[in-house]
Amino acid sequence: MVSSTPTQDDIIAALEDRGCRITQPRRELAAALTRRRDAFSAEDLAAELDGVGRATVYRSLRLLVDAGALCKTTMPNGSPRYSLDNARHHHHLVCADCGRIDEFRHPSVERMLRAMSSDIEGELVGHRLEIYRRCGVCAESGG
Amino acid sequence: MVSSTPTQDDIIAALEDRGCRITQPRRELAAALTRRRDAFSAEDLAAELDGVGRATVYRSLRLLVDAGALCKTTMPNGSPRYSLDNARHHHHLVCADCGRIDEFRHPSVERMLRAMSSDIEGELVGHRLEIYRRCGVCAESGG
DNA sequence: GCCGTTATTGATACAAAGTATTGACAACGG
DNA sequence: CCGTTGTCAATACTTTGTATCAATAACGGC
Repeated sequence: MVSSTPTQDDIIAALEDRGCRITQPRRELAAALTRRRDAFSAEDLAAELDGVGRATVYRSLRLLVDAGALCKTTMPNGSPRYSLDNARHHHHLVCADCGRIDEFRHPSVERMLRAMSSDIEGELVGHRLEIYRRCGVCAESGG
Repeated sequence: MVSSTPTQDDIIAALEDRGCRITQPRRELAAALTRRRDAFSAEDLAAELDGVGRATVYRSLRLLVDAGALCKTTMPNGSPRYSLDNARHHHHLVCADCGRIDEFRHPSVERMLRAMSSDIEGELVGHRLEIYRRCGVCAESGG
């Protein structure tokens, strides 16, 4: 299995691959990340990592998003959440109630992009797609 | 033609429809909006409307987005832009270079959402889709 | 046309999510 | 093990808003 939840070592490796130094704060951050099974805000993470500076947390998160180890997703209200990146090229299912984020891959997305590209002037350089729903748990428990 | 660029009166009407009072600041804001042919940031608009308080500008923008008279779009770097809403249910083509925003409607988008909905657990409650490209002008002028 | 109710305003403070700066420090490469 | 330089923590600042609140002005009724 190529794409499962990354371990601490995977995250460290992603940083090494980019020529980054492996420092104590980054090790702590990688450990904290792999402990998380859910999506989280940068401030949450910063609060959890007591010895690590706030700016360092933000810098590292950006690094890891760029390196493809983390995803940054937007909640319905616009506030950002980070989550581990388990697989190449996917989009996100965001629960509008509990904020749970699931990765999501569907051929219709790529099909759509292909269909559009022929009708769009200029060169496509990227896209952003978030699907908001009520997840199974919230659909059961909620009203 | 049902869907062309809204006039100042259209914007005022959208506010009236929601039971809002038509105040002097809102009139000025509506006038400024119809003068804009491009996407803009809230701070730009607030700076342009000298007599109108910053909070009032933000409040009114939110109102108009809710009323469907304005669209709020996210640039590749995450910063928000507002633009007039010319037509129901569309998505946005954002130029990654100049920030120009065009409305965009393609059957493949709805087709994609339909295709996905059958494969997704829970109830779909919304989505966010931005397509980033280099627009024709930037493709010509740029490197 | 005036008046009272109440939505709205502007000012200001606060909040969330980051970025820039800077002197100190510590990885890593030789 | 030593020097270079990437990284750190702290802090100030920026952007994009929202909350509070006393003062004001729309609009509806008369």
